[in-house]
Amino acid sequence: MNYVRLGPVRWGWQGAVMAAPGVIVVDELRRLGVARGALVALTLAPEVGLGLATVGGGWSRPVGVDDPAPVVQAVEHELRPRWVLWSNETAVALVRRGVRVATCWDVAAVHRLLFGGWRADPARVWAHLHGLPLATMPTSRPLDLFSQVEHGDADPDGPLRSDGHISAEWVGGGWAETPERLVRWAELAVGVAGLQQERLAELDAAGGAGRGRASATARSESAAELLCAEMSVDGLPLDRSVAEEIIGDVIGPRPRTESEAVEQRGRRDAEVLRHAPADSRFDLRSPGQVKSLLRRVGIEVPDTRAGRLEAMRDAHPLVDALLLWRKAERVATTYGYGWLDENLDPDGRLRGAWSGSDGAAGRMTASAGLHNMPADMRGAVVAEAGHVFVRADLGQIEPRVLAAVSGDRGLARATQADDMYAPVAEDLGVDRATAKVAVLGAMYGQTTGHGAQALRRLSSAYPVAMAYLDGGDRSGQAGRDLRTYGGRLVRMGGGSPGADAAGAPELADHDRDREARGRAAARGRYGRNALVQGAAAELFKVWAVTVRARGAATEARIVLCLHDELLLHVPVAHDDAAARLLDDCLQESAHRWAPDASVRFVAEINVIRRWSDAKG
DNA sequence: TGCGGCTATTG
DNA sequence: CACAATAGCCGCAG
Repeated sequence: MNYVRLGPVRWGWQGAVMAAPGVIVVDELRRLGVARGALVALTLAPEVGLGLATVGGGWSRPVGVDDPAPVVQAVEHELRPRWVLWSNETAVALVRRGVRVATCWDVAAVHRLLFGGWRADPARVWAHLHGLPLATMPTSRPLDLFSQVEHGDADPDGPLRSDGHISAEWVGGGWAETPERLVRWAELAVGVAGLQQERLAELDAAGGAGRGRASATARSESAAELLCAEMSVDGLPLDRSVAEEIIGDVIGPRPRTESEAVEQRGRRDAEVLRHAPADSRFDLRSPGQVKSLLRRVGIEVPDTRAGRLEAMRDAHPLVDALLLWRKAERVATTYGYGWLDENLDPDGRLRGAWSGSDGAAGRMTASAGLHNMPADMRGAVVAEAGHVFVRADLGQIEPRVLAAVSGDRGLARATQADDMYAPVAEDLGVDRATAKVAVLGAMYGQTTGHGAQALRRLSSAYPVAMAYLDGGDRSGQAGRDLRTYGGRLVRMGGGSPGADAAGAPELADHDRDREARGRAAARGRYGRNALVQGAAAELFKVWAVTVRARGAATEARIVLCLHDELLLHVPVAHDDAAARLLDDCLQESAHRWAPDASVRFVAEINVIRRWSDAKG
């Protein structure tokens, strides 16, 4: 492949083309044949400049710019290419500068799809695509004396070592040192994107269940990274005074000094300890000591989890006090004033880092409590003036996804119902609650308890779906890697839960065997569930990025993604349009994702002022 | 100081 | 108390 370099493009360069650098770059790219959807790699470094590269022939001349944002914006507006980015860090940098692009090719996100795991730095991506040993891959650690002398550089100033790896100096930040290097780094990115596309095409062509969609998944996963960048920058509207009221109700007013904080803590502790023997000194934050404390009042428990203590509420007043204490302690330590100070910005937006996929099945993740905010706190998530939230959540996404990816006709038929557990219950000849537990148990890998016999009925009613799950289970147990419907590699070989961990030497043989079986079973459950959870995440992201694209025109902004739920922040005037948009996009996405159309997906949609107003 | 265990929150 | 995640604190090893 022949890569075009465009640039170097510098900040503050006082040349003749200063007047309209964006126009110059657009003309240049157009001359090179770049049109809508063509790959154009972009690298950015503050204070240094930006590098651009595309696929084709010929060379461009240097262009000078003060600020990269207008250049990218101009190219985006005129040509709308598919921007090749090493990772979503570049997307975040762009969004921070006010530039939102429509599409991209996120090299790191595609790497995670192709090769599994989470780490996707350029050195690793390069090594995988070129079949280079990971053992000799440069680390991101600071250079030591040895790594420099061991491998000579093919080109002393270039990005590649003589052994084919990217040089440690370049991955360690050297790529951003000069405008020339930024361009070279962009060339490398566009080349990597080309290699990734070849791998994806091979997967697409391989056929068979779950192997035909990898290229499409790469594009939706890339767009999801853009969405993540935007959510990270935009934040979630959160009303500070409402939040402080909610916190205050649980732990009292904000302590003004450290000693006040200690005093508050002491009061909370005393409220529990007054039920204990007078001389006792127990640390309630230590599970071991809590167990001892409970023993002192005559309660023996294997662990002190809330569910366990719930059953002991009547045994001693201390239990109730302890459960209350736990609630308050959670607020004080995790979702209290400190959480607000840390994550809620002066503009009333709660900001955390969003990631397009975790390292396992590929669900989105978020920090700052955006994905696990206590239900009580949702009352503080209030739409800003002139805005409302339009919220949608997918109903029963996992069993519906299972029907789609397995191709089970009977289960697909059940998805025609708004509540698919009703027809499933009929098919199995059990009540709805039993049917639901059985289906969830099958997807999570439960083999014991009440669900066990309903499980056998499931196998005869939906043999294709159950065989699909069993296949995932067997692969997991055997340590064989899996691919989801959308083509994501789920690593089962190493690093997954319980993959190795030799049994403790002091255990007897039969205990070790039992542990080994337990670990294998856990891997089986993991593999079984990853197929469903991963495919559900893929569909969800297709939906989310479709809403993102279609909603841009009406200023409908996605402010939260929650596995099966989307929260849009929209101007009041557009609430109906946004509600329609969410459903239209779901139908469109489902059709593109699973063209067979025998599986129905449903969403519950409502327009609300605050998140807690959602029913459900 | 780093890491596994325990606990809680969410889907 | 199945599957996944983030997050805080304790206890222990180094």
